[in-house]
Amino acid sequence: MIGLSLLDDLNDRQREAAETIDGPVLIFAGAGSGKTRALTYRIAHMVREKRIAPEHILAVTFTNKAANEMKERITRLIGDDARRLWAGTFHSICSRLLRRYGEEIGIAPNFVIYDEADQTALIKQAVSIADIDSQAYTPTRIRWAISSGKNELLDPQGYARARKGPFDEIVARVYSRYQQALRENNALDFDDLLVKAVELLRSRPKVLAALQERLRYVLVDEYQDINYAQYELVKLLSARERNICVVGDDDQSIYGWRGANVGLILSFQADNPNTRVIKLEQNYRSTQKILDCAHAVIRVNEDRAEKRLWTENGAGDNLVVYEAVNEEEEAAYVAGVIARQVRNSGTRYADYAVLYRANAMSRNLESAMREKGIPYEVVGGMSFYDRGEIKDLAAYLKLIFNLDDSISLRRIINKPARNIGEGTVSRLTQLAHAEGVTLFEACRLAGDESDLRKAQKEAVLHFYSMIRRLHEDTADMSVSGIVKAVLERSGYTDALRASGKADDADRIDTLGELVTDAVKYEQSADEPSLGGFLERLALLSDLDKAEDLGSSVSLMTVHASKGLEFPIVFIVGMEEGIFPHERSMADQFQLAEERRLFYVGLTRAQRMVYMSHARGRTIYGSPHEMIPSRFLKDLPPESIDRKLDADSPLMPRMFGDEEAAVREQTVLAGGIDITDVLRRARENMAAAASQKQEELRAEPTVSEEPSIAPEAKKRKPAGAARKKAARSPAKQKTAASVQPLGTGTKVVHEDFGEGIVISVDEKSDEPAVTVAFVAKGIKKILANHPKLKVRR
DNA sequence: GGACACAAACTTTTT
DNA sequence: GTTTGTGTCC
Repeated sequence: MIGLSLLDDLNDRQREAAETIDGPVLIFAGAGSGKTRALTYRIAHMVREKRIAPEHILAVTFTNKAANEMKERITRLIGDDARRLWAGTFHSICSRLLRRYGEEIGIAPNFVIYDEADQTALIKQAVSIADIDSQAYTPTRIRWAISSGKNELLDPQGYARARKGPFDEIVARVYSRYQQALRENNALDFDDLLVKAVELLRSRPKVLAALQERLRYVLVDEYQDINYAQYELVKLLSARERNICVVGDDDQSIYGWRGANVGLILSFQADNPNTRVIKLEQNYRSTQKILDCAHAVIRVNEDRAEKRLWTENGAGDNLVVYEAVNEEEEAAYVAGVIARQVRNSGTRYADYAVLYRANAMSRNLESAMREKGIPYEVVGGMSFYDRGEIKDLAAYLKLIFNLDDSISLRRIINKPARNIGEGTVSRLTQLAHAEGVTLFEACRLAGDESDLRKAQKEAVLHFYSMIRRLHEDTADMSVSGIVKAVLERSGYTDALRASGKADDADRIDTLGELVTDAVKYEQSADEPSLGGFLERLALLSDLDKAEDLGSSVSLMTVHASKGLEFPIVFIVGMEEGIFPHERSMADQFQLAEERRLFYVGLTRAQRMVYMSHARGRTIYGSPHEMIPSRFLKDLPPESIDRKLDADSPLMPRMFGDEEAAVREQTVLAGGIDITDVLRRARENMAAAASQKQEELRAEPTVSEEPSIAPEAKKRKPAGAARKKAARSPAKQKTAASVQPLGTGTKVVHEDFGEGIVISVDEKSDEPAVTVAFVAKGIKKILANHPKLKVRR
């Protein structure tokens, strides 16, 4: 029987998760615990063994990518039956629901979905109408506030009641106007998809009953990231059968800022009597040392469900914490390690991911990668779908699909330039208001009665009839045909071609990709339609496209890395104010989320993690001194190697050509390992501090601050140095005594004890070495000093 | 009406 | 370092 062999692939816990089908189930799935495996086998088991029709199963995920992956893997297990499953993101499922039943609550089926830019534009208008000082209340901040309200299913009235304060009062007013404007444009924003779906299910029992009849088994992935609106939706859908299975990991909840509520997974058991709780704690991904570090970090958080990952994988290598001079050197280190390893140890570029806290930090890494000729891919951030030309084309399509969409109309009425400027548009807006018609209709009326100049009238009318005709023609055209027609008839491509700029040639290529995208969509969709394609455009992000990472290093935010795994992971910018982020440091709850974010980053790695922090960093163009992240302190010292670069301020500077050579060497070696030295130095710090003054008085050749001394030397006039050199009795002995003292040599000093050479200054008048002493810290000493011996 | 130049403001994470 | 808005000039 297929079922037996199917579940044989699972461990006991996974199997329990797969076999428990009826009633509420809560699965805590730790990072790398084979969650997707358990889930896909669970669904396969339901269909194959339990003879449950696939259309009775709803699987909700957080990203399109997760949904697609699940579908693919289930298809591999049970074949084409998998196509009959309902699987998708919250947003795509709600969108489908609303296209189908939206009219019940007054939503026309050709609604368009507004993205953030559209929302902001609409809010700007609402603000100007409401006569609010837009300086103090930026549209973006208002958008955030409205969105957070919607996440909690607050309508404008509810918002006004629930949130007090001068800002919220303004928000409530704008919110109300904003909703009205959305209605006028026959548009829904991201959050509305959820809000309206809940409204539909709550107010139309027949619709709800029909859906409950169909969707008898509900499965929700990444449940720790659910917000109240999503929670309510799931609750409604699963209320009849109560076959609700949720999977998540509270330790990986990193979207609280977006309304996600970790409390909802932690209270699932209380909400649903007789919940079966299953914990997947065996990790198949990482080494024990990585898990030790991750656990050491996450255990600091309170209010988490107790669990600890374990693995049968080996201990692995120590994780590395690298201290960089600044962000450029940090990036150079990362690129250097990757280049060296790919060259020497048979890894591929695709084995590496570099994670950072904020998208803006990708820049330095990108240039370091380019410098070393490393192929890389930035995942997320400025997406294909965010590019201006794509959004322009999308605006055309949206307008053609839904002629009421004034935001899209405004965007493209003068793209390419048609001599319809701001003045004309505002007159058209007035006209629309006066006549009580849509902006598009106002364009038609412009010819008759407005006080526009003749040239403008003609331009507007021409625009109107072009859109009108495209709208009428869509009925019997394929989606890709419509896209092509828009590009041609709007004159968009022609304008780009005529400009002759290199950027514009690229834009033409980008638009070509969108045509390809449309063709692919036609081939893959069950019932291709313009509406379906627009939905894809609105709900698909770049992350979902990231399939072909075959041969390049992946650069992405830690957030974007959730759910992914890589053999070797770099986490850069481990500094206070960066990670944890400045704006999360004051609030305990947000700080806990930052910590979880770091946990997510660590647990992406299979074999190795390199963390780095810089002593200095340029932020908004001005330099800042940085303090290492507090999270680094929680890592178990025995699983960490600390490294730094030859050019760190801790090191004396080198002069001449050798500087580059030495730095190259240390970078190639992956930095200088000073773990031992630093640890023991810290242990002996108190003793060292009290004795320091004496030592210095007794030993004049030792400089207290080696990082400064060479600088001072550099500034001396050449004559002084020469004089000193001539006087030096050590000169002839230089070569012989310095040679054995290479970087990394272990030495013993009669007074300072054991140490390790961290750099050699041969270009100086008197050859010197900088030694990190276990007990006394870092000192610069003459290379041929009689008290210094090489240790074996 | 549109293009350009400059100044100012502003920076988290995204379905 | 970037994007966004404002002002000026054609």
